Amino acid sequence: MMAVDQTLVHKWERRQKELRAQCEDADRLDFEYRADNGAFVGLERVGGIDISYPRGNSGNQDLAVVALVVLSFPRLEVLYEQCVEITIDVPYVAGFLAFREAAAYKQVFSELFRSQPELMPQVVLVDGNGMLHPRRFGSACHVGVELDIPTVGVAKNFLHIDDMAGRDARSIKHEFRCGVSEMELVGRSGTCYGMAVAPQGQAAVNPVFVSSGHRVSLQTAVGLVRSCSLHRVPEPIRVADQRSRVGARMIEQRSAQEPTKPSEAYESPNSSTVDGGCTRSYS
DNA sequence: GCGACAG
DNA sequence: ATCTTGTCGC
Repeated sequence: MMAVDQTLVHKWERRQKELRAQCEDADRLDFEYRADNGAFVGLERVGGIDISYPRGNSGNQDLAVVALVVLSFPRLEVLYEQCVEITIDVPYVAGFLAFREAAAYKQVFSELFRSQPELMPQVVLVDGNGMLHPRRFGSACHVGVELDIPTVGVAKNFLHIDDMAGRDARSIKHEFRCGVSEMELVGRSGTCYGMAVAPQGQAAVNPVFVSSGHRVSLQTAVGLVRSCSLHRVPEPIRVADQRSRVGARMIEQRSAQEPTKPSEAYESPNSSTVDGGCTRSYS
């Protein structure tokens, strides 16, 4: 366990507070969600983003692969996909995931905007939490505010929030095992942070944790996740996860061949340095 | 003080 | 996030 730089964390806390002031929790979209029949009117493209890491990373200069995919709606067919290799020099600290991953997300979105702006998604599902966060500002909110795009947070694991009325990952899983398929995550203060959802609505046991990111209400967020789910994890994120994992494995294989540490001997072909990292993209 | 803690 | 085999079920 590496020690956490508290000075850095304090800086991050201030930054989260600043950005949170710009976060919108009501729908501000170019499509409409009809809660009564669960239909989405005018929605054609949903995005998904995720990052994978190859095993055996050094620790402070982590190689990683960020993936951005855009799927058609409601067919959920891949319209666009892009993976970019990056190096991340920011440590992971629970509650501050965005500081580690947001820069990479910004990068793939700028590439999409540059090359195929017409494929820009109307809403993006982010692998991580939105307002279901200790300070109500998870990575989905962070990314949404910085890029000013509608985002939804979808986490596979429960992030502990002390205001959550005695609930923990274990008790929640237990309830779903007993037939519950949807469960509001309400804090002691009465605040609803998000919702645990079993997309199939059947005997599914493992819920995903949905929360609004930026410009998307929780109700719309949950409707979207349900409409995009063929499996436990909604397709946009599932595909992004799959693609970025392929990239991470490629890095593993490459480093298994190359002699030990060519160091500054030569540069990897096709690489470029962008804003704090060496990158390589492929599609 | 110790444990818990998205990816 | 990543390290990991078999195994139960549709």
